[in-house]
Amino acid sequence: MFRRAILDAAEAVFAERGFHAARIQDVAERAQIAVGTVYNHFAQKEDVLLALFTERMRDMHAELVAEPSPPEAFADRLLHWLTRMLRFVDRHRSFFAVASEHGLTAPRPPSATEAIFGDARPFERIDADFRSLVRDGVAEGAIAGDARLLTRFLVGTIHAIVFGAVADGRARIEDEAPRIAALFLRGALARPGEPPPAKRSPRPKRAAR
Amino acid sequence: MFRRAILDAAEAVFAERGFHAARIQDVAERAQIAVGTVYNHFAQKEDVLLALFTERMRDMHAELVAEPSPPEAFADRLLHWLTRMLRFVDRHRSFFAVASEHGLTAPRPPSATEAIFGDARPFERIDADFRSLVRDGVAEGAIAGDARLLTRFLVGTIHAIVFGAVADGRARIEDEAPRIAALFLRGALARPGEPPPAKRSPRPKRAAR
Amino acid sequence: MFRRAILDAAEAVFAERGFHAARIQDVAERAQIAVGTVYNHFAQKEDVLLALFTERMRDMHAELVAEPSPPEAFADRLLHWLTRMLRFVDRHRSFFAVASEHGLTAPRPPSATEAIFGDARPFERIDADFRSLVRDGVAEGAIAGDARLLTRFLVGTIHAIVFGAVADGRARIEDEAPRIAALFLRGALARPGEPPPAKRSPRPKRAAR
Amino acid sequence: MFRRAILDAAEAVFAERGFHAARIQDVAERAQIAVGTVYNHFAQKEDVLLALFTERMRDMHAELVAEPSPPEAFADRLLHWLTRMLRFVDRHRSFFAVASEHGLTAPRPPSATEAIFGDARPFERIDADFRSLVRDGVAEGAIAGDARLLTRFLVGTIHAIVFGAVADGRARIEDEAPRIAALFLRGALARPGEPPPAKRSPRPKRAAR
DNA sequence: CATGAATGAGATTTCATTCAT
DNA sequence: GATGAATGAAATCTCATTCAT
Repeated sequence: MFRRAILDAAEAVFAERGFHAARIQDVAERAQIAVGTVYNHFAQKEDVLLALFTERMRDMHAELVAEPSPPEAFADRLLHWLTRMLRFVDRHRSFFAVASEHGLTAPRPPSATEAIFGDARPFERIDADFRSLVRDGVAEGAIAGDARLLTRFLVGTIHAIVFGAVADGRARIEDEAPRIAALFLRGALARPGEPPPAKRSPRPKRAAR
Repeated sequence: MFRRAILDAAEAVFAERGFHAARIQDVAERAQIAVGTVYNHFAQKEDVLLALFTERMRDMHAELVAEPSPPEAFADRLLHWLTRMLRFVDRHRSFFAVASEHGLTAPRPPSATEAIFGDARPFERIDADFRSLVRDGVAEGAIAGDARLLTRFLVGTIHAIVFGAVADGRARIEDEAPRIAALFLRGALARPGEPPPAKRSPRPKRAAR
Repeated sequence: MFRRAILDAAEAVFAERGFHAARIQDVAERAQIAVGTVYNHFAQKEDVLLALFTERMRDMHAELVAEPSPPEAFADRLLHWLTRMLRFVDRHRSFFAVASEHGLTAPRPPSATEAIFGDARPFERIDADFRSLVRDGVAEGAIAGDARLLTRFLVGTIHAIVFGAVADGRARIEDEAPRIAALFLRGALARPGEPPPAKRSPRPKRAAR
Repeated sequence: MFRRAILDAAEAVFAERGFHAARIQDVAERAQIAVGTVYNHFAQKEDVLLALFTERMRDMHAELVAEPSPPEAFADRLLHWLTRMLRFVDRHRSFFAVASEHGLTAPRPPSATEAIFGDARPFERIDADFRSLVRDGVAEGAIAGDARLLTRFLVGTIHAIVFGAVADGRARIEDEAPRIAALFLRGALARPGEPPPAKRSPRPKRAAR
């Protein structure tokens, strides 16, 4: 089935060039098929992007709910959840580069979104997953504050650390999960008496600062 | 001088439609000038975006360094700094919508950036400002961890809260400064004994959730 | 294949309007195809001109070498050669109008040529053919002088007579071959004792002047 | 008066880039004036070219008739005439590069000419001068043939030798006059018993061939 | 008259989309 | 379905020309 090949190719090409600058021709070439074939599967360019988002988000959701977090303490569940999520991100780095441009991690102006997605909301379910995780934490008193706000905070933290790690060329993004969890939960404040917080896992080439 | 008008128009149009989808024609119309006039000031479309980034970032930097933070405790300085920054953001909301798409708040793949900016790095200075703030906090022991990581965390937090506020249509973004500072410093963890953290400042129209 | 049709159309349009004044649109219309189709075959307008020159010159060269001149006296070989050449010119009158503007019959300033051809030299081979003919004549003592100069003189003579004939609307350009040969070999000088030189072959419509 | 400066600048720029590729801006810059000033003197770009042709041709004509050829033998008069002409060409090399593109030495398709000149015929008078010279030669029996044809032959010969000399970078074009006269009068034929024809004046750098 | 920024028609070129094979 | 050349609307960019200063 070429549908799969097209979406994989689109993921790579859109990530490299950006959706608008990418040409259907490029996608077809990367998928080693003819342009016409792309149009046998998708009515228009926008639909490729939408399908890409929908499928990847469906997969990610499926993976996250497949093994529901055991009823441990929230901090453990969060870490577990983040690890599984980042493992998925790792396998689809290009995808997240594309998705972050199109509103995965921050709301985009409606006009920009409508032009591409119409009224589809491909990120809605995954967003609900995040919010649900956070809401549970609030409900059981582990974290405190407005769930909506905290969800954004969590997503923002993930966004910043993940893209930072990608830019640094780190190999295993899931290793960032503890750092993300720690920052999300306890912030940056130095806590005397506590063991010194992660100064970033040392990398061979450069000494930790 | 139309240069200013062009950049203002571009800011609005790019924010609405995204850089790639925006046509020079749109920018010209919004600026109430002819297409050719845009090209009297900028050789290519990309240069408009680059100039926009460069100028706004210059202004922002100027505003941040104009009144250096007094030597208070780090938390106070952070709050002060954030407030001034958000005041600027407030006056240039559209700009930040554009800029966040092009790498202001998280690194973008080099291929995507090069295509537009060549080797210009319009966000370098403001990034240094952020890092310098964070580094000071680390140096005086107020916050702990890798400065680079913490800077990303801070920027990510700002990003999340600011765009959330914009999406919610909040009027004064600078009012978010305390929330950002609190999340950045102490994270989301519920701290028994502390007064319950802001459950989001109530807005007249809609009850806080 | 439209490549052929495009080149034929370009030949006509460039001849009529000149290369610079001609629009790709005109070429496409004349070829009865869409503008985009031209760009499926040639990356830029200049490439159409270059391809036109390259192909026609290749054909002309092929035709000239196909039937090598028999080892007669030089004057006979020259006449034979000119006749075949003019026969080709006749079938591609428009082409020669274009080509003479771009350096076929006299060197153009390098700046003008580079802008269009880069470092391609489409006339090089045909020029070599001319020079080789002349050189042979010099070698066997039939004509005397610097081969390079004489080649230019020959080409100049052809140019003058051919375009004169075209402007006069003469039907068969190959009929000019004897006149060209005579002028090239013996010049304009009146030679007492010789039969009076052709006062121009009379045309039905207008009396020779 | 700027009119003169504009025409001089136009001569240079048109020669370098060709008329169509040259921008009025370039002409203005070369003349060290503003674009608007060009339009204070000429209604449109085409008029600059036309004026350039008209004035230079007027000057050339004036120079040729200023000192009428003495009643010597035709060959001497021809040489004298050519020398004066080439001296003028030498002072306006760029001009002749432009003029040859626009029909000075070969008829151009009417549509191409009309687009630029309307119904002006800037080369008419100089053409008449040439024809008159040739006609006299025919009248007194020095040369034989159709005057119109011989005129074209003469012009073609000049064209070929002059542009060849320019391309070779020769310093004094008027030195070519004897060569042109010889070729025009006697052609290329080797004439046993005659002194060997010019094998091209030797140049320091390269040995004569 | 000189100036040069503004204008906008128009040319080149790109690329999503179609469709005959 | 797959193919890929053809299509032509649309975008970028150029530049002759205008006109307020």
